[in-house]
Amino acid sequence: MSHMPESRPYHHGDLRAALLAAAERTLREKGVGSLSLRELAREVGVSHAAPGRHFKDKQALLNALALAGYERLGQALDAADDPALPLEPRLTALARAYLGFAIDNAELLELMYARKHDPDASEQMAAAVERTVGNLAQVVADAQKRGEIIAGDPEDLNLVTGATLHGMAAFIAGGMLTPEAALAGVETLVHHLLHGLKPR
Amino acid sequence: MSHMPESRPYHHGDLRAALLAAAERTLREKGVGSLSLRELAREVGVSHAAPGRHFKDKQALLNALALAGYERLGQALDAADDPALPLEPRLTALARAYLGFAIDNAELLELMYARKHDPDASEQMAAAVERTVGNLAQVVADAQKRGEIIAGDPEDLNLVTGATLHGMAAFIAGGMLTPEAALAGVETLVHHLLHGLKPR
DNA sequence: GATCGAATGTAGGCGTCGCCAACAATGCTG
DNA sequence: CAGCATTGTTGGCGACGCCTACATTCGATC
Repeated sequence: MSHMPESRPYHHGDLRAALLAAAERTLREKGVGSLSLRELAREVGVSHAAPGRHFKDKQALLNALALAGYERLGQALDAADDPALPLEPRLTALARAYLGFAIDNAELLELMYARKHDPDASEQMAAAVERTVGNLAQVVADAQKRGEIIAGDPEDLNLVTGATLHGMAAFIAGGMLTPEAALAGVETLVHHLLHGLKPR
Repeated sequence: MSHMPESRPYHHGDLRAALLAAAERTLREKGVGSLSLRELAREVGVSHAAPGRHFKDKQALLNALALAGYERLGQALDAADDPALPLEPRLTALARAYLGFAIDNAELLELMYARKHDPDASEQMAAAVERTVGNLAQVVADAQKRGEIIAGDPEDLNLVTGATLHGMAAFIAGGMLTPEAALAGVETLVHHLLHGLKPR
């Protein structure tokens, strides 16, 4: 679906979006290693230099891809977060959403976490990351306010939860954990994170 | 040092090792993106096709690099593990060693976790991963035996601790956590992991 | 110790890539 | 409708991975 053969007379209309869409498809199907500007141009039906008008560089396209990824991830997290829930189910739901995203967008997530500190692009990027991380921080902050979580530097608490979630996502993206196993284990994972591993 | 223009007697002697060494240096200094077989050949002083005799393909060289990385990481973990210690300091030491490796070998670690399941090379690789992960599993198993940790599927416990550690390593490798901050936070991190985030 | 095959290195070439510059078609704004 | 910025095209440059054919060296066998 979605291969409408409309006549694109010279000017494509929205080449930039088309390139990003094609890139994301290729990324998902063939991996980041098989992403080439020339091939994308061929898929979209423009000349091999056309992408250069919209992305100064291959890295610029990857950055745009990552940015879009943060957008989608942020929406998924927002949608999954119910501030009314008590801590444990709330965090579980959020974790499930994050891991779900990791499952459906393994390659993209890898790209999102690849550090390429382009001095300018990193502004938008940093903002996007901040917005994503902020979601988790909010949960922690709320929980602290309600006394559902120990006092202490929120930074530290964010770090533990963030690292654990991201580590799981990386395991999924790296293929050393099947999606089923990951989703099935979310509840236990969050439980262990909140209650600790030592006997009480 | 080490750039002696000796007359190469046609056969290099140990080209494979020289290539791996040069590759690791380049990896550390310029990143994986700047790794090219032709450039490596130039650095070592052989023709552009010589590497092909030792690595069927670029990916094969990357695999060898990753394998060597697991070797070094395994040694670092072994050296840092003191089975006589109680759980918390033992795990802290192990975590410190792992994060130290991540700090000193960020790019390499990324390579090690990149999934490229070459059907054959993955055997050695899987074994190396297993040996690395096994170190952590041993700590958990010992702790369970001693009653320092809750009962339950060891797999689950390994997953939480492994994910947390790996998440931290990824944060470091990704540059969103400074080495100092990471090392300084290890103790708190392990503490939170073991004692949980909920008030007792 | 000479011989011959296997291992290792060389030379050259093919197709692809990212990037750049020069040119052409289109859209926009006065 | 004139002029200019935007967007797409063509062609080319250098580098890359990989392949094949060929050269040199090593080592096992007689």
